[in-house]
Amino acid sequence: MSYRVPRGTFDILPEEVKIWHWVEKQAQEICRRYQYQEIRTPMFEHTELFVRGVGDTTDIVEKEMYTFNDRGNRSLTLRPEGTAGVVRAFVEHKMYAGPLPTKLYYFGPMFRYERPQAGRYRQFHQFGIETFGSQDPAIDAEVIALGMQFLESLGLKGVKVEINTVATPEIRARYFDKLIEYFTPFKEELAKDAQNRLYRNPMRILDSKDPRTKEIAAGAPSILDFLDEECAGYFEKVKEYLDLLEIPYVVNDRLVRGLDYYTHTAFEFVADLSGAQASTVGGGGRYNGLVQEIGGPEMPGVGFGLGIDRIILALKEQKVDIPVQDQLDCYVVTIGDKAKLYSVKLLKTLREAGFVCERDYLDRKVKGQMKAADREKARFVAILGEEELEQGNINMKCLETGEQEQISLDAIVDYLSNKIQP
RNA sequence: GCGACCAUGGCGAAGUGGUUAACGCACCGGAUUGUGGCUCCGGCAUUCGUGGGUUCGAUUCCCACUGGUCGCCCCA
Repeated sequence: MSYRVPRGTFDILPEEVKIWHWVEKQAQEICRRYQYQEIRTPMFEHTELFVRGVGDTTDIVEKEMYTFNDRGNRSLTLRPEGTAGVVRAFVEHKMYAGPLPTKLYYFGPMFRYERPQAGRYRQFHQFGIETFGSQDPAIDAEVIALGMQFLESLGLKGVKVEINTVATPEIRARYFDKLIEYFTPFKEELAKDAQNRLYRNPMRILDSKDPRTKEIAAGAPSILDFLDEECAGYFEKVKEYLDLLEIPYVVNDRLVRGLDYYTHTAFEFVADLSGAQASTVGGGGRYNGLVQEIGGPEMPGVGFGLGIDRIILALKEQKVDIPVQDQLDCYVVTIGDKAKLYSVKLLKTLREAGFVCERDYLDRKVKGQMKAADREKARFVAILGEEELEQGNINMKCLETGEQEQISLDAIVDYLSNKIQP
């Protein structure tokens, strides 16, 4: 075998696609109910958009982007996340001039250059929503509620919301100072990457997995102690709404998101999964400065991104039954050349009438055709031989009961309608 | 970028330094000529990831490479 998919990518084969269709359908339906409208943006954007939007100290920008120059020598990047592109479109098309809040959702592939492992790929898929224009904590809660309802609609069990506030840039700056102050005496004991982060983004040290760093971080000050009245009040309100919505959440003051644009609310959806990495199935938060950063007006926003690949992984691990409809109404079996010829027309008639039907294209004998019909789970087999054809009749056999009756060829649509429509 | 493990037919999976590389599933064909699901029979690897080496001889031993899986970092 000479060609393979590029590392970190995978084909979604027909059987799998059924699951994806179903998941997408749930997303669409939930969004419809919450009045979020789909937006489709390009899979690549100017590199600068992500550098500005996502943040140049983030891992995404520092080491994970698929960046290339096109023939016009423009630097482009395969989108590593969905928000930046949506915000760009929102600004570019001056959607802020329309009715607010603007509520959008997207579904599609994202790209990050990383070593693949369980639940992590170089091309992965996200379903995300973004809403612009509202500072009401109720909409933060709605965003979280939509995500939860989506996950529940899939039948995913044991999903928890972890929530935190990352306050405002000003408060965070003060908090950073305190963190640096706290961590500096331990500097030599911290994990190497934690040391590197100390002055650039000390909050990232908080969720380190290095044992010693963890111990040290356990004693670090909490951002919750630095909140001003407004931030604390906002956070309280969001939690109140979540209580009202009966959404199970835990406050995790160590929760740090990997993107720079968040303000106030930050949250993650965590599934009950064995693979440690992949248990975070999505995350999001509020990003009040982002629209302006991208060149738009001052405009608050909230959203989330959910990892569909991980969700499907979780569905499989939990052995969730996926409702798949792939029934075959009628398989047309023919005997002889004339019948075979006629079957082409018959298939067309049946399909126009709305039935799902199939026939043999491999010159199989009757037995082979019957086997195929059975394998493809046909409900009925229409058996057409030379004699029947001459008399204008056809045999209809129900595979489930084994019963067979001869009817007039002209009556086949009515016959199937009666038997199948339920 | 670092580490661990793995690499046999479409899939799953045994196996041995030496004439024909088990088995299961799937697929194809057959079991009196125009009828499925069960059963039975038959077919289905002439590079056992690639390239080197050790050896009289390697799929089985060694090395490199590639790929996969999982973990670290980080994230969805």
